Amino acid sequence: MIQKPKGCNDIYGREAKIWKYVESIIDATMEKYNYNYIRTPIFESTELFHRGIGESTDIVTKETYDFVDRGGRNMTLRPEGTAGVCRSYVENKMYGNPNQPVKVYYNGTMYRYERPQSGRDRELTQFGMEVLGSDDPLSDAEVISLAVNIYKMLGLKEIKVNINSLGDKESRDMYRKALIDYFQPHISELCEDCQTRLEKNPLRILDCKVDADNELLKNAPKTIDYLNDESRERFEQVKDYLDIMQVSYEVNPNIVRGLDYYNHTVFEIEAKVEGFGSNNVLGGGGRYNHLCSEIGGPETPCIGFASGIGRIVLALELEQIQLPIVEDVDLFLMYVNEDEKKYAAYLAQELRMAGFIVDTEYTGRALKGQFKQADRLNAKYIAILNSEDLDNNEIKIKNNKTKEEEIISLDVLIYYLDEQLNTGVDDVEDDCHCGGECGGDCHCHHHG
RNA sequence: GCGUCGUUGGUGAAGUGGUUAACACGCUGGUUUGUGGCACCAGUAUGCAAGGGUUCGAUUCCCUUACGACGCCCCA
Repeated sequence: MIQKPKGCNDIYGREAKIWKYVESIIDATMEKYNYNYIRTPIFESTELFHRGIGESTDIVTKETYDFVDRGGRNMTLRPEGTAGVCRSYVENKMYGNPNQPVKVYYNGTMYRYERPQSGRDRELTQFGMEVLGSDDPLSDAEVISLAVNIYKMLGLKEIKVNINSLGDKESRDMYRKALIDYFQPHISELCEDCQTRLEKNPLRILDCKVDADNELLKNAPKTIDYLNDESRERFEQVKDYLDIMQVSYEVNPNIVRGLDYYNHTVFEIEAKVEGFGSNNVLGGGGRYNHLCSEIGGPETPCIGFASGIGRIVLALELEQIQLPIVEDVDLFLMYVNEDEKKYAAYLAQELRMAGFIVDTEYTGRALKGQFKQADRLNAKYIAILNSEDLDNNEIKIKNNKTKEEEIISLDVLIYYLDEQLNTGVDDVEDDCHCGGECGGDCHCHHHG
């Protein structure tokens, strides 16, 4: 049997409906903040990801899907969204547009060549946003608030924002040096991996799982103590704006993010979800003021955020959050003989055009089986087509909830269904969390 | 790239070096010549991830590969 590639997933059924719902909330919320949708290629020149991501990490060469195309060009399936967006910003000279900053969001598949484990697949879908061309602390706060609002709109509770500042290049270099100086004399007390990290990427020692309880880590220098005045002031402003926007957060000096290109604000957003285990980060981001220049564009201050949709869907399911997802059909058409079937085909067409969700029988089941099928499809109403009724211009309709049956004139069928289905609306459980604020995009019943 | 554990029907799964691979759910049909969801009856894997090996004989033991779960590395 042909199997799907390692670390990839088929998404279908109810899960697929949840995905579409999550994406609809993302679109709607992005629109409120006036972020424009951007689509960039799923693969790019390998050097884009090599350049964009710091020299000291060996991420790119080892953990991306690389291939040589037929023209001999080195290509890489994108492992993240930011680099492609920056490339597009530079290549399309968006920096020349007076309408700065450029605020965009994306939603697409990313590819990482790593061993799958809990919450980490080789093909993943991420959405994210980037603000290019503004160094204003307000944009930092806005990105964070936007991310938080998307999670809240979806109904996730206990969203926690951890923020930190790495400062500007000067601050960051000073801190890096201080960290090395601090750990160097105690190198033997660190785990084997951290000994390597000390040279390669000392900031990540703070994230080490093995040494997490090591006193050495707890007393390690904090980034915020090494911020120069300007960076410190900037960080204060970001926090001020978050306060004004009523976004709660916690300053966490251990948030460092892995990549070299980050500076100033870095943040991660986690959700306390039963069953998520230790890995409860939904998304993260930060400011990257030098990436655009690294890929050949002008020096452009930027900030962004990215989040995996798969993890959000998992969180929604684990939290058993009720979503306004349509999983039932309005009417199921039953028939036995060929004439009735033909009429069912005709009627289905008419009713669908009239706006009803209609389904019928396609596998030749006996009537008994058709009733079962109607139940499986959560049919609200069943129409049992009978040649005699049809000859009299009538049709038998069964309310599948009350089991009541009545024969009505075909002439009033649409009116009848409209009436019946709408009176039931108030009984429909509706746990949409938009509070009526979504403007109808979430298809909940707040909007009549 | 490294490690641990897995992989039996549509689904959940039990099980054994040897004639017909439990049980349950589901599904299909019948009892009910066009009204089900209850009940009863019947049917429903030439097959135990794939390939190779050991053996008189393997789904069961060994090896390899693929995929899955969870860790490590890395984390965008």
